[in-house]
Amino acid sequence: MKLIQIYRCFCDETRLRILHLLTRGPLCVCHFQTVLRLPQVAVSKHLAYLREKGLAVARRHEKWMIYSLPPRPPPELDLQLRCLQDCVQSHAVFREDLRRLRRIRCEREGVEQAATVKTN
Amino acid sequence: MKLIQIYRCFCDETRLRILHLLTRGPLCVCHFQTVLRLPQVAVSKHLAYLREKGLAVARRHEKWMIYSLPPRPPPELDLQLRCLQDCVQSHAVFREDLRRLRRIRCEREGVEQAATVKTN
DNA sequence: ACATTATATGCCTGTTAGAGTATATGTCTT
DNA sequence: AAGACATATACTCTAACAGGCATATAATGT
Repeated sequence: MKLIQIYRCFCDETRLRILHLLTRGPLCVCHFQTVLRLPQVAVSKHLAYLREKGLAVARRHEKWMIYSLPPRPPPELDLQLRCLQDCVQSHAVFREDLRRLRRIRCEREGVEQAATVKTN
Repeated sequence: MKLIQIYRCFCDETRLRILHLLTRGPLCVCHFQTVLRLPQVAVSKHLAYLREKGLAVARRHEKWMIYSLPPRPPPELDLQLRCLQDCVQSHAVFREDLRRLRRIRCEREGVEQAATVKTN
């Protein structure tokens, strides 16, 4: 992986937010939409960009496309993502993203519990 | 300083090489030219870009413009530059730049010694 | 004053990329 | 098969930017 490619991916705020979220785990497109509060097409295109450059991988799960960081990312990407984590601490946008991410996770757990209850 | 601005500066190879050299100390434009093996206008324009974004500062010394990293850079930049150092280890271009940089430093010392001898 | 050296800037060109709108594709439900 | 939902892609428009060439500016030496 070329270092420059990584930096090119990092130099857009939306992509930075996406990558930041991905470091917390896989996520589907519609969840990106609600966390980032951006139109579907914007999210989708940036995810495609990251996919093309190898900074994200996608798999389908029923109706949803689940995006995640590549399994065993090259060391450069790993270093950069760690560095991003450090730099991001002081920026409100990213903290708010995490807040909304947590809300989604809670909802989902709720749903899953409900589902479990139903199937029981 | 905006994180995105930093990444935008980092997403061009020439600028990356310039920044990498700057972490080793101040340098004048003509030395960048010989180390990077790039035409004057390319070097000058990328330096201007870095200056505008606050990733480099310039001062004049006689005929020469000496560029350096900003004094007391913000923590984000500092982190990024360290990360760059780490990432760059494996890339030949950057190592060769350092090789040529060392050659220049030697020549310069030679000149300075000669100058000292003369003035004695 | 003039030439030389070091650097910066303006203009032109091709490329890339981001935003928006519309539309296509794929999957699931009924 | 039809409709709803989730996601991707094509198209257009605009702005940023990188490379090349010519030229401007600034300091220095004669």
